[in-house]
Amino acid sequence: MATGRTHRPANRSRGIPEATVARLPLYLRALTALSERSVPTVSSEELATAAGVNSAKLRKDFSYLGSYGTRGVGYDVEYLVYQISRELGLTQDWPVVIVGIGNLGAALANYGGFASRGFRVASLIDADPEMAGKVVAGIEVQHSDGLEQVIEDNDVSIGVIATPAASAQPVCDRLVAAGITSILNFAPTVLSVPDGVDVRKVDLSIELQILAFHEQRKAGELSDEDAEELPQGAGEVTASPVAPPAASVTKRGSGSGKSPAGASGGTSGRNGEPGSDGDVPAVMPA
Amino acid sequence: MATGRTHRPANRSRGIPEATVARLPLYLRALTALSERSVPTVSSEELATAAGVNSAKLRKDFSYLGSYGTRGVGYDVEYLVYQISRELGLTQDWPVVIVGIGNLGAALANYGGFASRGFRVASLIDADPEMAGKVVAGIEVQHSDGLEQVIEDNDVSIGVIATPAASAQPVCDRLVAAGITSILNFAPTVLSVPDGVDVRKVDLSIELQILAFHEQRKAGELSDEDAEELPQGAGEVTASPVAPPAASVTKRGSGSGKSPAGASGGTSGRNGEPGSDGDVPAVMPA
DNA sequence: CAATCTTTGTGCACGCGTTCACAAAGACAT
DNA sequence: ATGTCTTTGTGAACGCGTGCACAAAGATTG
Repeated sequence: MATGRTHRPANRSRGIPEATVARLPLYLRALTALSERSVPTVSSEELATAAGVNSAKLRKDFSYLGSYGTRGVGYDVEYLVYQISRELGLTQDWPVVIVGIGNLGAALANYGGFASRGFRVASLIDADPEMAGKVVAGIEVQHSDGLEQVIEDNDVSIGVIATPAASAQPVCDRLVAAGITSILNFAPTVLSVPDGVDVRKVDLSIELQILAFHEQRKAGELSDEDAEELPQGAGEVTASPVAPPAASVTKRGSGSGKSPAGASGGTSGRNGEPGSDGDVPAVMPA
Repeated sequence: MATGRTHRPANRSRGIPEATVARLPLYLRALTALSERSVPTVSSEELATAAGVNSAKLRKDFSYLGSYGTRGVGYDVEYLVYQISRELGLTQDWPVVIVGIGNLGAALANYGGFASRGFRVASLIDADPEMAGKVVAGIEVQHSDGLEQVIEDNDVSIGVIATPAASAQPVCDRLVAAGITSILNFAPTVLSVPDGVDVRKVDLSIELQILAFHEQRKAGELSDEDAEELPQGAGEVTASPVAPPAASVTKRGSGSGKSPAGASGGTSGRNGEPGSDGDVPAVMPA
């Protein structure tokens, strides 16, 4: 799943909990599928299964929207599709700009799930003059210079950042200055934005790292409960069973277990640019 | 089944909360950046700012890993980088396979953040025979036929699904059968997997929809608190202020407000395949 | 019209995650 | 060695989200 949601100190907009909002698109997708199969009604149980959630949770979620079900029968699919769409604001047209047309930007531009949900790609923007004029997903890529103009002309309020990490904040600043109030950030950086601007972050690398954590745990459990485990450090929560933090120790990593792949004390030295950290999509392949 | 702590389908591995795990990559990134700038130590306050979180939260998170800080000074950057890397399992090599080399798959293959975190792309798989042999990100794309072999040969335990929605579940099944135990799913589908297999989902469209929700709310708040709003339904939580669910009504959506952009009762009719719903990356552009 | 059956909507309790606030720990100065 | 100052580590309180379990509501049948 994706991370994100920056500002919004007190969510609870006007009743609908944030967690519920995050699930509405899930329900909507399941409902749309049912709609296409011309299924007239669904029970909370069926729909919950289709959406991969608990039926009680689903009912409670819907209860925040209002009572749109019929007891003894279930929910009217078409009606519910409309209600959720409206609640999410998908019954109106949302022009979006995508900045950074690398591999990822191109993937996003081609993503069918956008158009079918009311999102319209108003413009593709790239800083590389070489990219300008090229057609991606049927849309001509524009140079960054025209960013502000495009946003104004199309009344764009949602921006997608798919640039390298280094460019993300500057791009973000320009977007905000131009009037963008919602940003979907794919660059591996923490964006700082003024109040009133929503930022959601999707980080490809983070998800993998979380998987790796669980994977490692699974591997450790299956083999031996806690055999000769190198100092794992996860045993007790109170004291530190590993090694006392003897301050200024530097090259600690290389002495332990396997070969540090490149994440421990050595990510530097690979990338030329300092601070580039986890890089990014980069440019187009061809 | 009730054998102490063996199975642990839920989170709570052995102390580290799931929420904390999800933030560790964030800290790691910030720390890596500091490391590259040769900063020796950081306070929880500084690091928290860099990672975009609360300092108290950060300290508590670290406390689950052990006491790696020095009071009055802060945390040793290099040491902490190593500890977090080890905790996440990034000190070892994680071969991954990416299935579905469309725009998104290509973007993932090129994503620098993987390699620099110990993830190694063992193979790129695509079902399209046309793709086989093409080189993406320096790796030759293989046809799906070789999927099982690749997984076995490289001892792959993590798979990334970037296929169209329709193919996701079949691919998932094959991955699981071949021994994959962690899956990162980019296809807009709910995958069903046996116990013991972790699935994380990244949904590009859902994030945008969540943004749209907040964007809509902002727009509604700024203009008029609750002026002539079409039946919004979000006002009261108890009763349904919209329209009573008069059971078997079908084409309810089209009669109400503005022109449904395409999400309500009209997503069908566009895609040829039934049930395709929010489509997917599709194939390579060039 | 009454009885039965299905499914919703929700009150309630529980657990996780977040945040506050402070004592303990150590660095540093004198 | 003692005192001061900084920053960690964590106990405790609070709030949100989840899931249970059940009463209410309506369909349906006889």
